[in-house]
Amino acid sequence: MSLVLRFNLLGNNVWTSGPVRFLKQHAGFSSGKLLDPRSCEKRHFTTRVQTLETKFTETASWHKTDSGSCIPGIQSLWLQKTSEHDQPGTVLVFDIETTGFLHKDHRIIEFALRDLSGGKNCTFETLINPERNVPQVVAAVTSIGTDLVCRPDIPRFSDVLPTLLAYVRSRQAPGKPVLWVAHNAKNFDVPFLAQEFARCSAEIPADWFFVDSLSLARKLVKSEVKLAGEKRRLVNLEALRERYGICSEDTAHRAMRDVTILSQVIQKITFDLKLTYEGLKNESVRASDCRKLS
DNA sequence: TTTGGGACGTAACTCTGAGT
DNA sequence: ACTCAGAGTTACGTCCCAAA
Repeated sequence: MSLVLRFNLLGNNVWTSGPVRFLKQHAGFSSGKLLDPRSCEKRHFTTRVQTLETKFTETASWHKTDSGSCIPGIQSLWLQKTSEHDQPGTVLVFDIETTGFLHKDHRIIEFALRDLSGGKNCTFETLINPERNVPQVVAAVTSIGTDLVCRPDIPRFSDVLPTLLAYVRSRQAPGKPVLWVAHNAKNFDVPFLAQEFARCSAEIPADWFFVDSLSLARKLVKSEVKLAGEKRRLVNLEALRERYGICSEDTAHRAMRDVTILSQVIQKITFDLKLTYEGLKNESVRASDCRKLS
């Protein structure tokens, strides 16, 4: 607790002592650097790592396939694991808010992720300073305005990147890839992420793979639409939330709100599609295989 | 053998919806 | 507001079969 209080004296706003330990252990920050006002920028950190235990309990029943490893949801695969050999890779559900649609012209203003394995520190969220105005139309959708993110106490993506990389490393199962899940990942989230990495002269790690839940949702409803004789069915996140009866009091498009919804949706979809972890892995692509970045 | 019609496959085009 | 993927529509070519 003393670390937190002293850390806050520097103007750094971290919710728990967890992130301080985390920064020290994984991002190379020393206590001295953290506590010495002369050794670091006077910037507020708004990155938050949740320390509460998080469990998803929506998945109720089990299915067995011929291979004997089918799962009702990703979380259940974790529950099913019996040995180190059986341990699947990390699955991170993430979402970003941006200043617009064009990854070349616009910037990320919020980033959130949730590790589906749950447990302590299973979520990570931060506002990001885009160093430019947030259009009013975007502020209306996200409730994130210029005055909220264009401040010296909000980290830029380049500030967040080392912490993010260290965080993901801390969640990654040894020798296993990281599966990132987002809605419309191929066309939106991944190109934005790749662009921000490029701006930092960094590369997305080779063992990061991306799953587009939009593609999976389309696959799922395709047969249902035919059977029902419908012409088309919506597969946006809101429609999927309603389909599965997932409650959400907040109506604003915020990254963690959407991550929380998608975390439940993706488990329902993998259940409906009878997708194992390996099946989900087969649906994934590398960042370089997503929408052309140039 | 020729012709016409139906079934089928493919390519090109159009429209819709997904993300902030 | 922008871009892309996917689904739907349309046009066209090919193949097969039956009838003249």
